[in-house]
Amino acid sequence: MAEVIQPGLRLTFQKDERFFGPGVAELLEYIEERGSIQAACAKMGMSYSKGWKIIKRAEKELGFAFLHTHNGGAHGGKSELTCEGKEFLLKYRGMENRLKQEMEKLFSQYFG
Amino acid sequence: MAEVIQPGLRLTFQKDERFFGPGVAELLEYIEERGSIQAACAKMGMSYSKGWKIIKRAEKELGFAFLHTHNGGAHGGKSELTCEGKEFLLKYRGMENRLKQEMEKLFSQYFG
DNA sequence: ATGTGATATACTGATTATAATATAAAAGAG
DNA sequence: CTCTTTTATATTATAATCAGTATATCACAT
Repeated sequence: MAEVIQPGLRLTFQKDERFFGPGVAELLEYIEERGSIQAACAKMGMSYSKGWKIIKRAEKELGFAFLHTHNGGAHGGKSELTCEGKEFLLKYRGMENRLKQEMEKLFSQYFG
Repeated sequence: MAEVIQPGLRLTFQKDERFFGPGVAELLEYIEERGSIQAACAKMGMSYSKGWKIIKRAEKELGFAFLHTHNGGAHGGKSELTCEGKEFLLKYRGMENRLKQEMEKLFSQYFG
């Protein structure tokens, strides 16, 4: 039980709708780690259909694919991040980290 | 129809649970402006019960009151921000603004 | 005294979001 | 070729949110 106030932030991207945030980012990282949408969703306690949908939405809005997917084959299929996907993810995390640092600084400045 | 990607952020505060964010902040500002929880909720298209609950939760977690409320009387009642409430709100908005500036800067730096 | 409109709080119903399920397709391994 | 496991997608069930409703209280104005 956190007994002290803690600041938190959610960085999102939107066009016509919000299509990217910490949830998709985490999911994509797990996909990179495990090579499968299925396994990544399981690890996050998220249903496959939900995971698939939020990735598709992000891809549609961004206009490029996050994943190379293959179905069938030895282990049923696999998914891996595209080059552009990796790059976008890295930039998101980079920006998010810098922003969180700033948040901590500002928090102690305003509320410390 | 926003044809270009736009970053957005939500700054929240939490202890055992999230108790403060842009929603409560906006609501409190409308209360200050209109002198009534009822009117403020209406302006936001939010039910009174919801508005009342999120304010109560924030007050409980923070340990001080946001509002001086009076019921009865000529116009049925009114609510106004406490001194501590105003101060907290100002600090939240101040911090949020600074963070948004930083977000814009980082966004053009990372994605510009 | 009574009417009025807002606070205060609990409860119920509707909406929304999400999980769960179902079905098809795919292709390498045995 | 069939089996396996995942992708792909739609549909259905369930859970979480939230609006709406109900009831009580309050104190000033008429």
